[in-house]
Amino acid sequence: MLNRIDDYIFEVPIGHQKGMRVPGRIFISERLLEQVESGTLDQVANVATLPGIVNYSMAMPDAHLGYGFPIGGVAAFREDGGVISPGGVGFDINCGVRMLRTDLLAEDVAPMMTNLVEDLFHDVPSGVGAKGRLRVSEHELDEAFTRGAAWAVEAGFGVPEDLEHCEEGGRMEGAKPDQVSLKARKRGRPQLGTLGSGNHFLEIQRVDEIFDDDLAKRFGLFRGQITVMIHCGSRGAGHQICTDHLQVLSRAVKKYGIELPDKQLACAPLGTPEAENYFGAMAAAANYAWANRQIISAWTREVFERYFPDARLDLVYDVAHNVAKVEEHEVDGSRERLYVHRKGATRAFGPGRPEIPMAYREAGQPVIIPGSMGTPSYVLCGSAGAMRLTFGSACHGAGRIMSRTQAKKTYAGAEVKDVLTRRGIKVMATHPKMLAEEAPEVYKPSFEVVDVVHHLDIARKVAKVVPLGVSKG
DNA sequence: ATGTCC
Repeated sequence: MLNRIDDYIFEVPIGHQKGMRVPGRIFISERLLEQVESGTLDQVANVATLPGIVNYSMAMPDAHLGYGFPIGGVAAFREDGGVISPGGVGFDINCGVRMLRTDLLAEDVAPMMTNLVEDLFHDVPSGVGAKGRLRVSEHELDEAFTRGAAWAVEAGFGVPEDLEHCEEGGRMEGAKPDQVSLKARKRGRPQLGTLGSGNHFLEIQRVDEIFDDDLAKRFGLFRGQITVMIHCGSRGAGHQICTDHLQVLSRAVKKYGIELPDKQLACAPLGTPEAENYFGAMAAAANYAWANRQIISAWTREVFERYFPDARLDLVYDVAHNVAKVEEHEVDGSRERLYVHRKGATRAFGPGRPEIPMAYREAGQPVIIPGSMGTPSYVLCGSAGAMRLTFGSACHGAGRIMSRTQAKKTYAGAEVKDVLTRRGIKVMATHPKMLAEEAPEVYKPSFEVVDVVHHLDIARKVAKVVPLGVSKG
């Protein structure tokens, strides 16, 4: 059913599904491909039927079943004749990850690890319905929706340099807070500055391995260094925004006479009010998520400064894993403005792109790929292959291989915690069952997906970091 | 991911 194009590129032919406008392309190893469910391949084919799709419906090596679009899906649509779809972004709009580098050595931090994790767990609220330490006003909430991390910095969370080291400067243009429902506002207001649940985490790590000395130096990373990773998204606000606009776009499908193989692909033609309103609301959720990670970073710095008053915690970079953006790409030899949907995929721009901060522009964009609890995370660097093959995109991590329900039956939270403790990893969570659901064994290891994008020169391996202390919902 | 079904 699949055509092999290359060692790591497989094609879903146009015949796979009625109405496909372009083929599908999966960037994956043969070994990983064996583990991809047939439903995921069908979803890649379904996305290929959407109007205005450019080149291919793409999937990254960590692809798995999602709502409409696969998680690990990348799809770009031309401005003229294309569509925008909430399914191509996901419910957790701008779920993303940022990495802070310290000037501390693992051996110096080790004695304080318990204190640090306990304080982080206490000072950064987490859990499903977590409400924050913050009491933002309606006006401040609007500021977060409109100006994201830029507002957070002005409000005293972090420094202006942080913004340079965020995708989009931590603030997406075009946000429309008036397209955020009262319900989404009500959910979002008390949750600003909270971590959330599931695979979201706040982690203290040690740089364990450097793959590329020059790139590591540019990113300010060295072996034995302490880093901090923050993985979270737009909480209930983004979820509600997605839910609200899916309803609107389901009606738009009929109104504009779009034929879909799956209702979950609800979308609207670019330029219509429905499409513009979703885009504006999505941008508001993305900004909320950037503000959220910015606030959490400030509290993380406060905790470290308690024990290491002179420590520096500089932002390496902050990437979005779930977002749709307008970007220029080369299509058939000419530059075109495209709406690039990334769902469980990271932007991975190669050297020279103006979107990359000056400090990294010659090298390429830092690509941050979190591991699951207790497993390594990776830093890569966007490369030329991404611009040629994937509209400047790479994988985002490793997908689950066991359902939450099955995980709870198979593992006991307390035991998972014991095993991690014996491996020298201090873990705190709001509930033991969360630890069972997030046991390291329920996820595919990240290194396999990372190796695929490295081999394709989509993103080059720079560093591997291992967890030392984890705070989870 | 998510007030894990209004």
